[in-house]
Amino acid sequence: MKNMLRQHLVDRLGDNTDKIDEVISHFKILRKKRNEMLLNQGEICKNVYFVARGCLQVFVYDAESNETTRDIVVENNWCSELISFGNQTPSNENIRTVEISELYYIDRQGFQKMMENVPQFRNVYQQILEYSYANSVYRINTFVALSSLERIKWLMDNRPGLMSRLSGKLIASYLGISQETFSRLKGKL
Amino acid sequence: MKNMLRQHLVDRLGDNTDKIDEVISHFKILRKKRNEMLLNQGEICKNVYFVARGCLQVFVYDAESNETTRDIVVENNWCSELISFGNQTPSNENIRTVEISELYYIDRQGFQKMMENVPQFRNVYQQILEYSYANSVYRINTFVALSSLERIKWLMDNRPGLMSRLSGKLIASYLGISQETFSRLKGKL
DNA sequence: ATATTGCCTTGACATTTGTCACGATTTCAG
DNA sequence: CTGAAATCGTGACAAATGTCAAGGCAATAT
Repeated sequence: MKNMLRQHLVDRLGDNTDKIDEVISHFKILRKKRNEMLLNQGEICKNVYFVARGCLQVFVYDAESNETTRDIVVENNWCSELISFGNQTPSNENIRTVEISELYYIDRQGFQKMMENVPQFRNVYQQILEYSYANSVYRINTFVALSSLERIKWLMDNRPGLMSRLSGKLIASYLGISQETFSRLKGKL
Repeated sequence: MKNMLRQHLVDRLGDNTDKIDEVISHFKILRKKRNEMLLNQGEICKNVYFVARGCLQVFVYDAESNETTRDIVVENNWCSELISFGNQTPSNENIRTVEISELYYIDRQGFQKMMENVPQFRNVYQQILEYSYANSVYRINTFVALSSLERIKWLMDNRPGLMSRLSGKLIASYLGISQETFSRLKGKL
């Protein structure tokens, strides 16, 4: 399955076998079951993860310790708490698996070495950042502008497959509504 | 007032007069009154703006053409629609002044030249991106996790001065609530 | 200076959403 | 395979928020 990562990098760094091998050599594999924590808030985020298989949830707790989900990351995507990772400050967010997952991760030391030694890797980081940012902007505009029902439609259009793949509870926490409201509104489509 | 920009760059690029002068030479000044558009959705975003004085609003229209504000940018900060600017794709967002403003802007050609010629300028871009991203993440978590009243408190804590400086209408559209609810909840503090 | 425009607040009411409760079904672990 | 736990849909009611309307005040332009 490390081919997933290789292909992902080839698509972005170009087909330069030496460089690709050097980059890949810094990644280690991690296999996880469902509901295993990768990061707890307050900890410093040590790794950047590439999801080869499975699904991760990035979330925070509100005052009543309900979970609210900022991001859902599926295979062939990157996941980290970049702010904590970049500044080595405590994370405000939690990350955990919601499915059996196969991950490849790079730690900060390896990451920095790559940033210095492989100019194209800087571009990969910049792309991760730009992609994450674009995602966030979409999500904010979705939240501020749309009603609950419209958000559900938005999810179906923009992240097809997610609704049938994940629990209603998780989807609802991603949309910022209660499970019950989600269940009811779904029926109206 | 170009000193604002110079100081901002010195703080980030280091005190290298030659480089700073080269970078600054690519910026032009722009003075705007209140309520002037800098970018309309559908257009390609041509510039990155540095706000030396005044205040900008980044917003979208919902289905009923109400404005919903994704970001409010005050002096000593950068503003652009980075996704449109970076990919030269049509913008989903609008930008306009909400106060008399003094801006310095760099166009895409100048920006790219700086990215190639001045390595530290890449770092500035990366910092803008990281900062914008961190901002967005905060905002999403605020939105998903907090009630309207809590969002108002969040705004007072995290962006002090904004509430007294701007109209309730604008603040409400930034918080994703109606003017009336904003007015009522404010009273309960 | 004055007219105009926009802004803020408040009331009344409609709508949306949340909360609690319950039973039916599905999923999961031992 | 089987019991325990989680999930899902639904009803009843409470709470939060939006919408419409109106009046007073402040800012702005001519």
